[in-house]
Amino acid sequence: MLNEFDLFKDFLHKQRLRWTPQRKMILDIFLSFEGHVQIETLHEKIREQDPSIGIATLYRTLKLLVDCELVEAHSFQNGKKTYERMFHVRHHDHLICTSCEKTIEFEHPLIEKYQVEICEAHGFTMKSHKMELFGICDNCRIKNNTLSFL
Amino acid sequence: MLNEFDLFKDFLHKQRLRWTPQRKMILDIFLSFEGHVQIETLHEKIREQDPSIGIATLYRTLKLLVDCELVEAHSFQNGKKTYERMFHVRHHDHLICTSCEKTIEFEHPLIEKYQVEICEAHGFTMKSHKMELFGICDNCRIKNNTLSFL
DNA sequence: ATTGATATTGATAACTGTTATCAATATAGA
DNA sequence: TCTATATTGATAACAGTTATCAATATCAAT
Ligand SMILES: [Mn+2]
Ligand SMILES: [Mn+2]
Ligand SMILES: [Zn+2]
Ligand SMILES: [Zn+2]
Repeated sequence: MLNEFDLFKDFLHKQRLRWTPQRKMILDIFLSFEGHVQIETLHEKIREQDPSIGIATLYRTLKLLVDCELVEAHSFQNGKKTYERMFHVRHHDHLICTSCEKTIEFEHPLIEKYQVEICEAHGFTMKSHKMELFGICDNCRIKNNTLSFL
Repeated sequence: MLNEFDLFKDFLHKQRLRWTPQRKMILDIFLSFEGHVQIETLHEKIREQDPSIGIATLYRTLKLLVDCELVEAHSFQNGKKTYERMFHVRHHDHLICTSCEKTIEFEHPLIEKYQVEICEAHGFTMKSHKMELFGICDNCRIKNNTLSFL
């Protein structure tokens, strides 16, 4: 079975782009993280392993990974992008605590269905969507209530 | 009945902030637009009327208008924020053509309901949400198909 | 109306995340 | 091995926004 490295190599080859040690290392390190990763986090880890890799290469490689759909980029509230592995990961949306930034992933097939219906009703062909729910999580609510007695 | 100027004055007063000619003019000009307005558009119009108003004041005032919930800020795909009047405007979400940027507003009560349910199911108190659907509109699809014969 | 504490202003520097530029170097197909 | 060309790292540039600061305006208390 194909893995992410093979798929990336394949993608590069089809686009007449090249497989380089930098691209290998960046993918390697990216995959060593779980969930949503920031560029900065990746950059730190990469520097540990090889300080000579430039930040531009990191951005460029992530863009390629997004292009070939192995990775999805999110831009949540704070302006910083995060990157998420998408290979063998089912589509989901995000529920985010605005206080502690805790993120929960969820799926709701019916909402997905309605989204397509809405697009079609307006003559659009749906390409993608972004749905983020913002709220206060259990922990933060309790913490706040507790503190409010002080 | 209160209008946006009164509400803004009120808000400022409560926060011990001050009602200034600049703030009045910016609100005035903002309200003269329909739909989603970009800072740049506002800035141009303002310069026509009074070139001495600085861009920083424009940003500052819009932030205040967002704080007092007369205005909502969106950051769609392109990185530029747009601002939308929210007073006496019902909540809605957006369907955006990724080709021509045409934007359609819609409401879907059932989706709204599910969003709250999802939050509650995870112990969150929902504060807000962002839902944007991206697609290709009628016009752009037809244009593309036509061109593909060339 | 005057006063004075303090909020606001405009000009502009700084900042942040990202992208463009470019000369040196590496890749990979022939 | 050769060579066209893709890639690299350093760094400048960029865009949108925010911070800084000295001059000025506001407004509640007098
Ligand atoms: Mn996720
Ligand atoms: Mn709208
Ligand atoms: Zn939380
Ligand atoms: Zn379109």
